[in-house]
Amino acid sequence: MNTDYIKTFLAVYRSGSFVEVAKDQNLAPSSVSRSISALENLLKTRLFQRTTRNLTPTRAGEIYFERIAPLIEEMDLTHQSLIDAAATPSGRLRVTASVTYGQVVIAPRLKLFRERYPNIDVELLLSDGQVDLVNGQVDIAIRHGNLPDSTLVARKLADVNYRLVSSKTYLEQNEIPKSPDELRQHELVTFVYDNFRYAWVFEANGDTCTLPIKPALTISSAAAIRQCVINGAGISLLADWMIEEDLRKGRLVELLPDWKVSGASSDSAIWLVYPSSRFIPAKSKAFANFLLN
Amino acid sequence: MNTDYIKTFLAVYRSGSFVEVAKDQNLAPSSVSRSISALENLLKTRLFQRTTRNLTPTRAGEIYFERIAPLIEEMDLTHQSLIDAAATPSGRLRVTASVTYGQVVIAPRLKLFRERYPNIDVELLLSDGQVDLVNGQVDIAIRHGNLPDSTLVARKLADVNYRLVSSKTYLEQNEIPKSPDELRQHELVTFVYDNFRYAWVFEANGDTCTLPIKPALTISSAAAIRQCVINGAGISLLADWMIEEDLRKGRLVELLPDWKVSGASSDSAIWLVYPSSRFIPAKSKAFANFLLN
DNA sequence: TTCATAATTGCTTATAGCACACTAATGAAT
DNA sequence: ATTCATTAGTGTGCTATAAGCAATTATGAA
Repeated sequence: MNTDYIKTFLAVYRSGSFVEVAKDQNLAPSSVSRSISALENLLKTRLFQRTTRNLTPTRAGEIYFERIAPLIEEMDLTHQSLIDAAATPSGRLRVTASVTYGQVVIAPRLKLFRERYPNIDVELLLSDGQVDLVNGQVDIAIRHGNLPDSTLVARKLADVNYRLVSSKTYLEQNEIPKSPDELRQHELVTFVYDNFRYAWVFEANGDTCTLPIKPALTISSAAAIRQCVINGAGISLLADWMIEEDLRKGRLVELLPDWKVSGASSDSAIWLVYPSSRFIPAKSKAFANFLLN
Repeated sequence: MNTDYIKTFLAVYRSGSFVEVAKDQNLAPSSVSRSISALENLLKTRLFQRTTRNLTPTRAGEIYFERIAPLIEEMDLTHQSLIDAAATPSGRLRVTASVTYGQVVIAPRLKLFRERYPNIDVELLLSDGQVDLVNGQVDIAIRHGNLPDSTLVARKLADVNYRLVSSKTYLEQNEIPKSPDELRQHELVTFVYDNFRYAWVFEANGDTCTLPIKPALTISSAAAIRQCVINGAGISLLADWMIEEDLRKGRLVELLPDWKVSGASSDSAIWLVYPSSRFIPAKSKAFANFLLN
């Protein structure tokens, strides 16, 4: 069943002429004629009694019009409302991110986002485990490291640069390292992941130098590492987004700022991941663009 | 918009599997996939979040289902009820016939028709003028003579034979004619129409004889002619269907029964005419078949 | 009766829909 | 972890459907 047939029926019923409907809808009159005929064949009932000069609905045609017109209208409304909903950003947006990134980067920006898009209710799910994008009813996930899943669509939110940091108090009690090599004599705090726990990579003026490390503390949470370092536990490698404020407020101090430093695999970044490629809801786009600016 | 797409969407929503729906509806799974995709493109909204193992409706899909399912159901009901109405004889049947034929032939049979088809309400419009079949909302017309209208569809209800009749009292006062020729000396009563007023045609054993007549009375109504003849006004030519009962009850007597007699143009009949060719409602068919038996 | 216009029908072309074969993905079982 | 079975998605070719154009028929009005 094609509702276009029904729509031409409704138009013919209202205008009382095949030709007029054909003009209105940019169709050949023959198409209108055939549409009506097709409907009549389907219903096994004549809907209009017609000569070339006269077009009157049959009783069946009247009944059909009465019953079908509101249904078609309601259907169009339903469709249009879905299309509109896809076009204007609104509804509930579920965002997932790691606990730390959520607290440090996302949460502080949510107030401004709400001011800009008051129709989008944000639900922020902070979890360091993998959240299932497909079934978890999540609209956007923020992921660290390299692209996690090939079927999903990702946009790079930011490159991550690591900085060698320590607290003032630690530096007051220890010698300030002047080169990577000198770090060997220091209390090093590191992440448990393989990329970080065995070696750090330093780069400056085209020179690359890999420093095998023997960590004093190995911790699974970046936030905990940060806390330890602030408390003077030693020197660590932390992502720039996490310690920006700490540096500004002097809670942490950057060491060897002339060296670019990273874990063993250096190409880490923050990714913004959508669960499906084709239909990205307007609310998701709005949030993504907001974070990218 | 094709409602088949929506119907496959509904089926997928309910069953939760493309393949199952494909089997149910004898489609290739790829067709189901494409149907859903087409709908999604139309709505610019993803309706299902799917992997090869997992199919869950999105929020939009749920909303769409809630709103569209009752509409589709209602639409199907509407269509089916029209189809059913066309299949089972019921409703109001408007029949038109000449005043005399209606009174004499149709009306006496209506009681039996009602008993057989209690769901058909009959409206019998008796008129000697032409009733417009197309706009007059008439379902069946009964017409005399030759086919009146080429676009309409007609079935022959009965051949009409004419009989030469008179009343007993008239025959007691006059000589009984033994041959057509002897009619010249009688009081002849005739219809105004040209076919009848100038000559009557007699036929027997292959012989044809045209008798020019000089009518004593010329009347425009067959019923009035009949009444006059019953009252002894003379001899006339009347259609068999009109005088059958009169002959049985002796109110009229047939003359020259061995001769087949008619007006100038002999091929008259009673026709049953439908206003349109293609869709003959069940009620009309029922009435037509009833009259033909 | 003629005329102009409306519906219809035949014919041709363009589009859409379908099945088939194949690929990719993924959850479960081993 | 790896294999396996099953399921969604894609490319391709064929067929059915729908659209326009042109010609035909019909009919109400002048």
